Amino acid sequence: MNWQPYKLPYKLIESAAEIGPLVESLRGREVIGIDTETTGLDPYRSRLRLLQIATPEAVWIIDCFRLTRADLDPLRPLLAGPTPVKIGHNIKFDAKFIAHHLGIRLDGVADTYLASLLLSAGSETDRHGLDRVVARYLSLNLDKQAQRSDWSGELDQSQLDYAAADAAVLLPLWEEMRKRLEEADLLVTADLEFDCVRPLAAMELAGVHVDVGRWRALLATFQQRHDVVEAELQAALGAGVRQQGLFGTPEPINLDSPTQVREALSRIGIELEDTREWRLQKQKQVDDHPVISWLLEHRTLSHNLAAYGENILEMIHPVTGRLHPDFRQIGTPTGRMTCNSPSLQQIPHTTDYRSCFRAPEGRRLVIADYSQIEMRILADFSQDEALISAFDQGADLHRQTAAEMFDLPLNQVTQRQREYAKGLNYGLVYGMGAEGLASRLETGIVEAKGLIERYFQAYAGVARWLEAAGEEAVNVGRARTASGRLWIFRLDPIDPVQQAALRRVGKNGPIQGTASDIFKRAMRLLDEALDGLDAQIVNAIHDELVVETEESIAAEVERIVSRTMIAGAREFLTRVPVQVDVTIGEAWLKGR
DNA sequence: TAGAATCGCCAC
DNA sequence: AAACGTGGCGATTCTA
Repeated sequence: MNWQPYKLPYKLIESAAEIGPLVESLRGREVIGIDTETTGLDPYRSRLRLLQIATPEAVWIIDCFRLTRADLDPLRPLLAGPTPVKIGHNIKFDAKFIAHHLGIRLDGVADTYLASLLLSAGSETDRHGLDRVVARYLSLNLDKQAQRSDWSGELDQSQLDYAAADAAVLLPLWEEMRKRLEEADLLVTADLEFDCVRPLAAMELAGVHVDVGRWRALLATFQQRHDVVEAELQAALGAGVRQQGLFGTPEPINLDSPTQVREALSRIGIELEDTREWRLQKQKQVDDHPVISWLLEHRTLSHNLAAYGENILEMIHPVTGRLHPDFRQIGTPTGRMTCNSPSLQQIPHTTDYRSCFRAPEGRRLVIADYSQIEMRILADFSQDEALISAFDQGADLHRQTAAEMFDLPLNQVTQRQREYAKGLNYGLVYGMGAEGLASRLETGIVEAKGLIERYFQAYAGVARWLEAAGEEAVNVGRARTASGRLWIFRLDPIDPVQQAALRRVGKNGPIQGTASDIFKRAMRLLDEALDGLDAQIVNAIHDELVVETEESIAAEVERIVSRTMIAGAREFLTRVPVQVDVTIGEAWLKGR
């Protein structure tokens, strides 16, 4: 069946006088559909052409080329306020154009794209474009062909029909999806997500500032060192190669090719299964051949130059002079966000790189992260008295853990015992086994098993919770976070390998997912608290927020960030104290 | 020859 | 199948 909502009357608004009747028609409504058509994808370089507003009776199409910003003022409270609820599909996109071109921070939204992601509960195969979602939930066929048409000129009938249809379908779609969310107990999570659209749109629009000169200088030193190391390696690895060419110069090997590197190593008597870092590290312990060290250094340098090099500078926006990454709000089944173009979530955590991300003149960065949030979630979930008490004592979790494990007073814990405890604290939330722990701590498998046993004796509640979570993943095939976010595991519980994986994600999923619930709640609370201040979230990395602010209010912003992040966590964690570490600085560096 | 698959490594 | 979860991304190599 073909959906023909353009049979609904649509009204083209081309003058300020027509805004009044529109506002009148929207008065008292609970939900409206919102869509925009733009001349491109970049809010800074493309224009907002149409703003469509759908009610059950009609679609209003505002031609933004014919109206001024001021003409739209009567719509401001409707778009920026909590009601009516604005339904959109990937409405962050529209929100960015509305913010930049109309100066209105769209809020009070519900998003059928995010809703679709939540209902799919981690499916990697489901697609979430409006046409696919309409097909899935309304069994209707929606024509998206006009989407990429030229929206900058005189509009034809088919374009207006398309614009109207896209907006009109949102109301019946939301009506259906809302029911599904309710049935699946996902309404709380959905609201949590919808509340994050405003902070995310603002964050992407703001972008981050990079010190280009500093970045280039860093790359130059890397390049120089890279060339030195490259020459050393060619000399060392070329030794066994048959001399080629007229002057007997050896053919250089491509050091970026794992195959060629492995063959070259073999020629000088080093046989390896592959050339991954961990294997090279292992080989280094057996035979500290200088080639291995060179190779390890070369890897880091060439990776840095390729992944965090000139390519990142090319992404600096010509209009703003800043980096504007794309965040996918629900990027993983656990609810974590992902980030690309560039991914600001994987900039190396070294001073040289991070110091290139600086606040502009007269401004400061406030950098805040949760301290061991996943361990705290585990403590709260498991209600383990010893782990909760470890957090209640404050201080050093790993030392506390070691003291519990080895039944020692805190001041008698050795460095090695602390390392063991740390390995366990980090590893067990991922469902690590004895083998993994053994190689991580460079001990034997028997010792590792003993350590795990001691750990679970000290934290018996944790052991029970993890066991039950793994068991439930196998038996039920799904898990939920504190907000109710659902992850349906698509793994076969019969297959031993997949069952082991199932147990691991069953343990880790709810913990990682609750951390993202908390983080998103904090983003929303912070966004609200910063309203009216010259301060803006500019980066978000799983448990860390970076806020750029005017220098003179940095201390105030620091307090606000700390307070709201703790408040976000408080909504989901009751028994465990939450700690947030905050720094004010000129660059993206932690600690004062 | 373009796109998929693989290797390898960065983040939390 | 590297041990241990979630991703992005670049270079090489494979394949339809």
